[in-house]
Amino acid sequence: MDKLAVGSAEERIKEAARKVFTEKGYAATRTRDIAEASGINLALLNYYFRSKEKLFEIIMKENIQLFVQGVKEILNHEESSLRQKMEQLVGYYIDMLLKHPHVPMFVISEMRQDPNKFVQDTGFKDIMRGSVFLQQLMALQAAKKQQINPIHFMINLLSLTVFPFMAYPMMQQLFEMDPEGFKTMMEERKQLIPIWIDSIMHTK
Amino acid sequence: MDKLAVGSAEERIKEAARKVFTEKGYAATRTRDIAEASGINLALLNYYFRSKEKLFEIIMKENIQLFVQGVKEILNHEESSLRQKMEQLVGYYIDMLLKHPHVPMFVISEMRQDPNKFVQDTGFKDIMRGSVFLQQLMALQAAKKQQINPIHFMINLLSLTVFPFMAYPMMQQLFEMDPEGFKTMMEERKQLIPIWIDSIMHTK
DNA sequence: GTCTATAAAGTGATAGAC
DNA sequence: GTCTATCACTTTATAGAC
Repeated sequence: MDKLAVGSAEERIKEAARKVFTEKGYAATRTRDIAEASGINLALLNYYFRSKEKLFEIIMKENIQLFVQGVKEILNHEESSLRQKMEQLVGYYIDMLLKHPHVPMFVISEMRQDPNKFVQDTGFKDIMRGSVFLQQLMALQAAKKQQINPIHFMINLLSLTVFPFMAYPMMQQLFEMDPEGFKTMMEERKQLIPIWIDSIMHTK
Repeated sequence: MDKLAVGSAEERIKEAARKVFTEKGYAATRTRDIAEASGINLALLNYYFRSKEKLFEIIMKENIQLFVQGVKEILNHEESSLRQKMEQLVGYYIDMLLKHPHVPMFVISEMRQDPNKFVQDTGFKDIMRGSVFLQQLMALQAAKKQQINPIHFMINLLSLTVFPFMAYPMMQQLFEMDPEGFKTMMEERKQLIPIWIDSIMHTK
C-alpha cells in the first residue's frame, strides 16, 4: 500500500469531510475537495456515503453532539453548587472549542440556512429541562427574589463563552490578536466568566 | 412600464443582492436568485456589476459599514461618561441589528471564509485607537487599579450584544422563542447589558 | 438598457473496468 | 473496494438581437 494516510478509506473520508464541511460550510464545499483532502477518489465518496447531503448530515449530527456530550453529567450532579456547575460548564466548552473552534459557526450557520436539514432531536432541551442545574437556578431566583431571568442567564453564559470563537477573525482585525494570544485569553476567561456571571446575578 | 418594483434596475439589483447574499452567504447564493428577486434579467446583473464577486464585494463593504457608521461620534463625545457611552453603543447596535439581524453572521462567516475577499480598511481600528472612549476606559483602569483588561471589556460588550442575534436559530430550538419574544428580550438587554458590564468592571 | 440564447466552466453522481 | 472516464445538470458569464 502506498497510502501514507491512516485508517480505512471510509474513516479517512469522514475525517476530511468533517474538516472541510466544518470550515467552509455545505454550499462552499465541493465533494472533490473532500476526496482530495482524504486522498481517495471522488467515486469512492459516493460509494460509501451515497451523496454529499448524506455525508453532510453525519458531520452535522456529530458536530451538534459536541455541544451535548458530557454536559448531562455536569448539569445533574447533586452535590455540586450552581457556581461549581458554571465553572465546569465554561471549562468544558472552552476546552472543547479550543479543539474545534469552527464548530459553533458551522452549526449555527447551517441551522439558519435550512432548519429542515438540521436534526432537531439533539436531546439538549430535554437534558436542560428538569436538570438539577435548572432547579438550582430557579431555587436561587425564588429565594433571593433576584431579577435574573433564566433565559438571560443562559444566553449570557453562552455569549461570553462561545462568541469569542465565532468572532475570532474579527478580533484578529480589531485587536491584532494571534492564535497564541487568543488561547491565552480564553484560558483567562475560563476563570473569569463564572466570576462575572456571579457578579451579574447578584446585581440590583 | 409594467414593472411594479421601484427604483432603477441597478438599485433594485443591489437591494436584492443585499438581501440574498446577507441571508445565504456567497457560496449558497446564485446570481439567478438575485436576478429573480429583483425582477430583472440575469444578463443585466453582469451588465451593471460585471461579476458575482464584484457585486458581493459591494454588499460586503456596505454591511461592514453598518458596524462603523455612527459609532465614531459616540466614542469621541467629550462630555458623556464611559457608562453613558456604553448605553449609547449597546442601544445603537441593538437597534441596528433588529433591523439587520443577519449581518453579523454574514460578515464574520465570509470574513473567515476568505480573509482576502474582505476589505480590511474599515477604519474601525483607527476609530477605536485614540478615542475618548478608550482613554476613559484606560483612565478608569489606572485610577482604580481594576483588573479589567480593555480587550476582555470590548469582547464582553460585543458578546452580550451581538451573539444573541447570531444564535437566534439555536435559541428558537432551546427556549422555544418566537420573533416577538426575541425582540422583547433584546429591548430588555438594551437596559441590562450596561448594568451588567458595570457590575463586572467593579468586581474583585 | 434590456432581453433571449448560448457558450464555457463547474459540480454531483454513476457506469464499468480492474 | 477502488479507480478512470463520463454523463447530466447547474451556474456564471457573454454574444448579439432589439
